[in-house]
Amino acid sequence: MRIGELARATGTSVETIRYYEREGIIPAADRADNNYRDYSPEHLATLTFVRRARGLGFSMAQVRALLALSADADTPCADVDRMVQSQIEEVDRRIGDLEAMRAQLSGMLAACGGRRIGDCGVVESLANRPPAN
Amino acid sequence: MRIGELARATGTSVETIRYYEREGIIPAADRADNNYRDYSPEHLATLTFVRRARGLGFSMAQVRALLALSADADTPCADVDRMVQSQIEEVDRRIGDLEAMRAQLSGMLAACGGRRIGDCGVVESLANRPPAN
DNA sequence: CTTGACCCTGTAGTTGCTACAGGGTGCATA
DNA sequence: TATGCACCCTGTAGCAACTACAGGGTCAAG
Repeated sequence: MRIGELARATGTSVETIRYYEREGIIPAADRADNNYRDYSPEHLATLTFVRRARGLGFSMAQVRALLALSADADTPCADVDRMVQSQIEEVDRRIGDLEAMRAQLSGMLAACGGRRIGDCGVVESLANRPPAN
Repeated sequence: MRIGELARATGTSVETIRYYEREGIIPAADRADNNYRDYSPEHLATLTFVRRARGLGFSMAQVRALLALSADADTPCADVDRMVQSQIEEVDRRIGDLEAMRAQLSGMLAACGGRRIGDCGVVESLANRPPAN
């Protein structure tokens, strides 16, 4: 299949696919006579894997590691589980950060009591309040 | 005050402060005879504002807008409230995305049933499962 | 024979910093 | 007096993970 088809099949842009190839995260495609890239079902599977892992928040480096682990059926599950577990922790951390931000932002709206910012706490809450902890 | 003091006072790195000045998000400091930057309390207030807004997830462009609004005491509160409200929505969107990721990741761990990935669903769940919706 | 949808390479831009390299300043101590 | 040290300066390059061209080739349909 050609790069455009692969792009549509995986919800990836053509330029991102070429970028992944340059980065070596997916293997280089074969080339047809006209120099167009020609992808196999294995490429499709690899790219699907990459996109899903990226969508779960794994970095490119982590995706590389996951691909390496997944290449060998004898890889102990624990190796992958550890990466998944620490990604869950990272996600939880980010959720916590965002919830703290959300609370601060809601507090700003609550501080708004006037018609003009000169009469109202909304801007002061940014300028003067101690860092949220 | 000198740049290092300002940095400590605001929890910002010296290079970030210089970066903000280059970007025009904080006004350029006066210079002492030795060409060292010399900051006023107004600089401190502005930088505090900037850091807090950045910490709430506002982009540099949004921080610029907030600074412009906050410069005039007659700015209607509603103008700022709108930005805060849409930032809350953005944060909620991100929290939702992260929670979906978290659920997928937990599902991967649950799919793990073997000792080697060849016997266990943890990797297949990345390669074959349809996109999470 | 031209239009249009594809494909190619290569390079530069994005966001918000961070990290040098290579140099100057100014005070305290040996 | 020398020298160390913490601090400051400018300028440029790097990071992640793409995204967006510019400038060109390919190929089937009308």
